[in-house]
Amino acid sequence: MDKGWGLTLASDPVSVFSSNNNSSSNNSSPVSSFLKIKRDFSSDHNMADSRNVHNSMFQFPVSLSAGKEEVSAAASREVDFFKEKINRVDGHDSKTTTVIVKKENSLAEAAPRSRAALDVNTGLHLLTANARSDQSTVDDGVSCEVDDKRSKNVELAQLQVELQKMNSENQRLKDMLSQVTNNYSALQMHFVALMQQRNHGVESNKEQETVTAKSSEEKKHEMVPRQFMDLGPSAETDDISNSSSEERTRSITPQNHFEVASTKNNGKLEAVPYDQENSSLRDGKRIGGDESPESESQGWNPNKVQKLNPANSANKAIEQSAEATMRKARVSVRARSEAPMISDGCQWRKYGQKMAKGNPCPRAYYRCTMAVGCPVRKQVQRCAEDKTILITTYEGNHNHPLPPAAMTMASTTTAAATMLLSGSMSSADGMMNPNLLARAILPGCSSSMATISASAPFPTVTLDLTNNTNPLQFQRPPAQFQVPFPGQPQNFALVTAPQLPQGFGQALYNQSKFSGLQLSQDHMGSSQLGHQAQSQIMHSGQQPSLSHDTLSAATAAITSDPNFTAALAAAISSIIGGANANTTTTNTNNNNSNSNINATNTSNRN
DNA sequence: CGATTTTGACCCGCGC
DNA sequence: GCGCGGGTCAAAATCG
Repeated sequence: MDKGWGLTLASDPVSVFSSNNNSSSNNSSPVSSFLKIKRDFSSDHNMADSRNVHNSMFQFPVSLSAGKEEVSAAASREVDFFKEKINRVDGHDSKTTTVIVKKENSLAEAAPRSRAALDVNTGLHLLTANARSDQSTVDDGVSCEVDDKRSKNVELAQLQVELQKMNSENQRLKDMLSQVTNNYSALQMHFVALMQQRNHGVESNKEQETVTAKSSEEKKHEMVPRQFMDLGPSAETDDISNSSSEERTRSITPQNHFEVASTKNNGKLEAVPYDQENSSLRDGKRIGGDESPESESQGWNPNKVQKLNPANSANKAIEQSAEATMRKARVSVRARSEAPMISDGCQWRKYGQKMAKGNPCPRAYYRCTMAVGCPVRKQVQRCAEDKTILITTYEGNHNHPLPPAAMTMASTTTAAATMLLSGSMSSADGMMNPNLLARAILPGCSSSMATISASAPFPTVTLDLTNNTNPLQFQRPPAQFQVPFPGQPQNFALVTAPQLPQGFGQALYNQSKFSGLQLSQDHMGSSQLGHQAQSQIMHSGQQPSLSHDTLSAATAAITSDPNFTAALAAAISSIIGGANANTTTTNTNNNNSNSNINATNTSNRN
């Protein structure tokens, strides 16, 4: 993945450049725009040495290096099966040379296309003059013909040199854009965390003072995350001695309590919720609903949220409801996989396993361990009807910068939670508008693509990456998922993955390969869509390194991978996470059936 | 030896 | 009030 292209999946910053994606079929405009961007970045960030762009660009204060390391680690740990498979296939099928050759040829192939584009802009006059001169030399004489040819060759050589320079610079710029986009996302998260920390600095300090009895390890687990995370209200606590000021100054706090140190009967120190109305301790191990480091994220157990201080103003109630909805929002991914988990770029630690009713397969509970106190958790369970289907349900928002590979999935969950929240805020019954969700997550999709149960206790967006053989799934025309995006590249990953920086991790890169394979399958299967997509991609000039042979070579390798769908789930989620930037999506099913996105209630499935 | 997983117990909301 | 089921905790076991 040494070629980062300018298109990314992130939301806000990409929207500026997403037009390049949409207009990818037009090669003329992106060049100039990228050149302009290049100048700006060079002047602003001391990037005069463009050769180092790939490595040392845009050093934001966010410690992204660690994230990249984690990306590598996570990728090697979770997505290595792709690499392994590909290597195996390379050794088995000896297609490696083909791939390399194609990559090398891609440069040569890209040049003529770019030259055609350049002809439109700058070289038109020269070529036209040359053509006319060439035409005249035939009539004039030999001496003039030799001179003209010599000059023409010189000009052509110069043009080719310029073209190569422009192509390389264009690639660098696209790579820069990808990194900038990801850095922007990480920085944005960091900024939010810092703002929350600053806003709650006083409270946090007081909390730290009150919990001095805690061990340092407990502090590390409980206080640090509180500073960084929290969606706000739960951590927005005022002076412990003056809770009335909370109502006076900050009406959005849903929980009028604080964590104070208390000594239990067994001598164990725990943080218990301080509540003006309910400050008494209960017997037993659990006290209140807010004792754990995950107290901010207790939305995973919404029951705890619901039992919190009921004496709030109407405004508080609204905010609390919104907050609860936000924290209850879930994103479920259904995918066929033999692996115990799908790779989403995050590090997870299993903290529980339960036998769910009506399902012989146990449900595993994981929490994110990429940062201490990260509230994000997920449940993994196999479908009772089809044990090859793995259902992964995410909840919560990460409170730490994420590697790009994980950020995509996280952005998906965040976007879904935001949509659910906005839906609950905008509707009287507290339920979201499914159309809103559908259009937000999959712009261009018809509203019928998403539904949600009005009785859903846990509003859940379900990304169904399985086929439609499941009777519980909505039956849809096979190509429906591609229809809503006419004129856009049909294969998102094939387009987006090469645009991603190196730090994006192996997952999407490899996933882009099999996504390309999916496309290749379509093409080989005389699918006009696949052919169209491939031709679009080739015309866009954004994927010169993946040819039909390459895709065909990897097709057998990836599609035979039992984890194909699992990784595909992450890829799809990644794309959907960036869908707000008008990133398109594609056919995602193992057997060329369509993908479904359903905003529904998980209880209907479980 | 630290990190992770396993697993039984516990908490809590909900329905009867 | 009681039982059920979902979710979580934490000690023990296991792993690297």
